[in-house]
Amino acid sequence: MTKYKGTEEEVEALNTYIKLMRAAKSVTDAAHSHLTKHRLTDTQFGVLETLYHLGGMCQRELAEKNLTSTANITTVIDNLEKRKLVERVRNETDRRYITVSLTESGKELIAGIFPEHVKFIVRSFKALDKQEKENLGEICKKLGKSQRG
Amino acid sequence: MTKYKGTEEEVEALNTYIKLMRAAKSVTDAAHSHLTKHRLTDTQFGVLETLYHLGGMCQRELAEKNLTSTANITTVIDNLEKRKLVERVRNETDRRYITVSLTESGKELIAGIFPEHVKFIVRSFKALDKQEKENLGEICKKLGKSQRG
DNA sequence: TCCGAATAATTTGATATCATATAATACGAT
DNA sequence: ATCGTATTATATGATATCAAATTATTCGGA
Repeated sequence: MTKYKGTEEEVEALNTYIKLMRAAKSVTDAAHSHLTKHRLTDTQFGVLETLYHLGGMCQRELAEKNLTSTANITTVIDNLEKRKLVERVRNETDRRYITVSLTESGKELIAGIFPEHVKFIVRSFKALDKQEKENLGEICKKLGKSQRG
Repeated sequence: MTKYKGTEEEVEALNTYIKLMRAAKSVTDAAHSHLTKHRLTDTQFGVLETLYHLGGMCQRELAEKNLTSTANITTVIDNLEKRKLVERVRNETDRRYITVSLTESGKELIAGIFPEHVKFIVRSFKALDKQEKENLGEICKKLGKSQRG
């Protein structure tokens, strides 16, 4: 019931935190909306995009690039595989690895969706001028890096 | 397999987007880690915090303040109620509403955790100076607002 | 007064996500 | 050569989250 009374630094950090979270969420939601039409979740889209731009790779690598766990990637790939958008090939040299890659229809799907996705992102950032985007990017990069230090 | 070739504006937007997402995620993860100790998820914590600082309110309002749906709030409250951290009281004037509020033990829990949470947030933003935090906040606010226009 | 629109909460079914545990495989040091 | 450790993927159980439909209730206009 009582408003939080903190030091100046605490209040600054909390306020910045809240704004960062809300901005990230509203941009995600906007970008997300058009994926629904193709029955794709954000992570499914992320995986397809990664495979599209970087080619086939193992699940651990997909997990890293998409900021999620290998456990999660397993189910995401399961679902994409059911729809025949990706395929798994066991690596014969080191059988621990599975190379995941796009099928033809997966390639077609992502090739069709990606430009649309870009348009949504561009539109999301329309309110910011070049300088603001640059600032935002710089500060976010610094912030992100500092978490692992 | 081919790197995306876009206009300057597209590349700027995509790069900023990626950095924003990564920063948001790494800050969330850091803040999240200490909640696990108390068996609280981010949204559960958010709900407790909202109730702690603003007092009891209905589920729709909780959903709005925590950027989620009423369907989701239902299950979150279900789980908090099982642990007797919150309680539901049907509004007798308008029986569509339920007022959710903290129990004594819920109050104790959040009172104990919140200062710790603040410390984590402050630490997360340590790498940024006052000016950078201000900039980040401003730009995020502008960005967030622009999504609903 | 009554009927239809609006609102609050819930349910359902699907997927995501995490933590934890486990299985299979590879590899390095002794 | 083998034993222990590291690595990759999977399984499991719990919760989050959404979309869409449903229920209960209120309220305003005909």
